[in-house]
Amino acid sequence: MSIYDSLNEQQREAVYHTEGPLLILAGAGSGKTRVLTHRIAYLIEELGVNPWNILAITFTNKAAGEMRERVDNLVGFGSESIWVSTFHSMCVRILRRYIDRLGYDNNFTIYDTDDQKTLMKDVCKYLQVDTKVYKERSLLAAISSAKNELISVEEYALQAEGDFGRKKIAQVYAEFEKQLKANNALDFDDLLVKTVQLLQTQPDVLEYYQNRFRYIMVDEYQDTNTVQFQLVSLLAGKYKNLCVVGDDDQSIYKFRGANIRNILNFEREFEDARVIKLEQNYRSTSTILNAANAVIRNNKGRKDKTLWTDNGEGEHIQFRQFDNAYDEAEYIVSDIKEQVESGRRNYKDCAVLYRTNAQSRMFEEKFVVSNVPYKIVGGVNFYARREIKDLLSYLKTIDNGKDDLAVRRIINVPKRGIGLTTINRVQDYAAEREIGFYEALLAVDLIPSVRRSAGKLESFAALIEHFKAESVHMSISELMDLIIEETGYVEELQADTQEEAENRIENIEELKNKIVSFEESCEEAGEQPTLSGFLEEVALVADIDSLDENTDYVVLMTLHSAKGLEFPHVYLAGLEDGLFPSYMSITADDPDEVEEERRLCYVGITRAREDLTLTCARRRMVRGETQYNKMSRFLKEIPMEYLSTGTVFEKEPEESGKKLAYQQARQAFKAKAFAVNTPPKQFAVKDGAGPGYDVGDRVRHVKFGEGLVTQITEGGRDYEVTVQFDAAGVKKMFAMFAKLVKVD
DNA sequence: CTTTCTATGCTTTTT
DNA sequence: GCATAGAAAG
Repeated sequence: MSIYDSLNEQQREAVYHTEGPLLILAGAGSGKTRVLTHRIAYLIEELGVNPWNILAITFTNKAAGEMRERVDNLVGFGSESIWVSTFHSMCVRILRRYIDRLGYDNNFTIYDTDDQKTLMKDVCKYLQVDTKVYKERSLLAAISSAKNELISVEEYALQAEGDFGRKKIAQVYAEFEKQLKANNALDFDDLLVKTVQLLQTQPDVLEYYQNRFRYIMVDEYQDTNTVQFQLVSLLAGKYKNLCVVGDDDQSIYKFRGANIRNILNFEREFEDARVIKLEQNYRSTSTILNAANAVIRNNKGRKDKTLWTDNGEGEHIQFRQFDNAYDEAEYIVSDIKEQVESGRRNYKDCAVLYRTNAQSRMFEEKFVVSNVPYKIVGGVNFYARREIKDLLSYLKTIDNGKDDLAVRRIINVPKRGIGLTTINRVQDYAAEREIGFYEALLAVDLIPSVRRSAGKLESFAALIEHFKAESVHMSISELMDLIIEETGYVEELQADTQEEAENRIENIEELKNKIVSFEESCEEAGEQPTLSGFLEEVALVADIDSLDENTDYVVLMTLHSAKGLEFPHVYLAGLEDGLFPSYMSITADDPDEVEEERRLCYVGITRAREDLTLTCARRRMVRGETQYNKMSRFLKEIPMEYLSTGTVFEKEPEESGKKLAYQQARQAFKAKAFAVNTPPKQFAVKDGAGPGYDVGDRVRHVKFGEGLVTQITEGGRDYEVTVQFDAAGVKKMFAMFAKLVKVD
């Protein structure tokens, strides 16, 4: 029996079709990751392809790590030389090697959204753009979408001819690019754009990567934008062994430039493309799946397909309407608590999903008072916090003195008595001579206008030079300690009595931990940990990457973050018109906006394996004022037969009124009070068909040695086994190919 | 040059 | 309702 026997017919077809372009239309929960990992295994084991020649692109670092691990479990060895990464980190890797060909230094800095905004402010000031009329945000948005569509500064200017507003944007775009380059910095979009530019202009580089990546796979293809498409086309241009996996129904990143045409027109772009549909869902109960299908059916522009499953009907979908968001959160938290206390679920089996990050706050409060462990994904990025950015700016300055933004950020942090006027004078001097800010600082005695603060500036420059000299023979963590020590950064915080300062110090400790673990993981991989390497990793992590399946906590996140994940019990909160679908999408002229929200709803529903709870509130505080919302139109698209409601479900939406709200509150309250508890459901693994060992048994694995089986879950046609290995730690693997042997 | 007060805008979603 | 940015005062 081979490992491929566990796949269904379509999955197997996708695995065996290795030559030429292939589009896999994979519905939610149809086992696309399994297909991809098996396909890689097949290439290596059966076709003898060198792992080095395989490139797999995923959406997040977490997905990349999981894919590598799963391939590792299948193949056993060689998987470390497969390139599994996100678009962005792949581009950084290529650019670190070759970007000097485009006139940048190879140790360029990556600018995050905050840095972009700061730079944009400078640009607007310099060009005397009225930021009341042209907001930084919208300028950046315009530039970002131009970059995503591969429109250069010159092209943009040409297209803007005759339009005053667009000409202004073109001007800003040009200056913004100029300053980025002067700072030797790239923003997120540039990472992709510059890589495409590099491949287009350097035939030898293109050929090198084309030969290297003979087999390319792209996950979440529905969310690729024009640059990403171009990049993939270039790389696959020679061998055309391109396999893309996607689901047009799960395309939820249009706002980021995702081009749904990339999937709808794949067959046109790549001649002789094979198209395979995966329509069997292995994840959810038929009730959940039917509800999801009923919702998504309302969208017009989609490839026709209907997911089916031979999983059982399962439980009804729970629906509850509450008077306000407070009650909603309380219900969800107490429901989770009840489930866990009854032994039916672990905390980590439950996820709370919502449309906007702002909704997390209420849940957080409730989780804290109820003493339920939780983790919020998203919101303010750890690396975007002030203290972290400050310290990283020191590292950036030491690493790449050309990054003016970083230098200016820290020149007076902690306070050194260097004020804005001084900084501006240095800036003007530097701009005049077209040199960097830091460069100007090194020769401060040549700047006549700042003679009075020259001493302070000089000692700052000397401090940085000192760090630079020390950094040569120091590890990153030692350097960080030195910076904290000599600048007195933490000392200053300690003097602050406010509670906030304590948090800041904790965050700094956390940063130090992250540096140490970066150094450790580099050494494990046999690489020298570099400062640039650390800064780059930090710039490209998403919060979702820190999600850990082994810790028992409830996960809270936005629907966007939840893509690609699954949970036994999903709570979908805030199902109200105006919140989800968002107010913006309802009022937009383009009906496709609501369709995108509907896809988001589809993604949310299909995250659930066994239980789904939908909730909404009549009244909600938004931006300091109370809003009265109708329940979401998406709710009404779910047939009643799948729902179990605690309240009277109103078919006809009525005008909001205080009296009605009050009545509904009463109903909601009654529903809560008299809600019947459904008996715990057994999710049984069929008797006699087990993998030959049980939880608690000791087993042996070819590569990982002996270990203890801690969990067995039924997934699709196979069993997913979790083993605590004596030497290799905890691993999850499929029984079919892990070939575990019971040890007596 | 630093601190404190006031006004403004924001909430869609993220690598 | 909060965070941030800019103005005013010290």
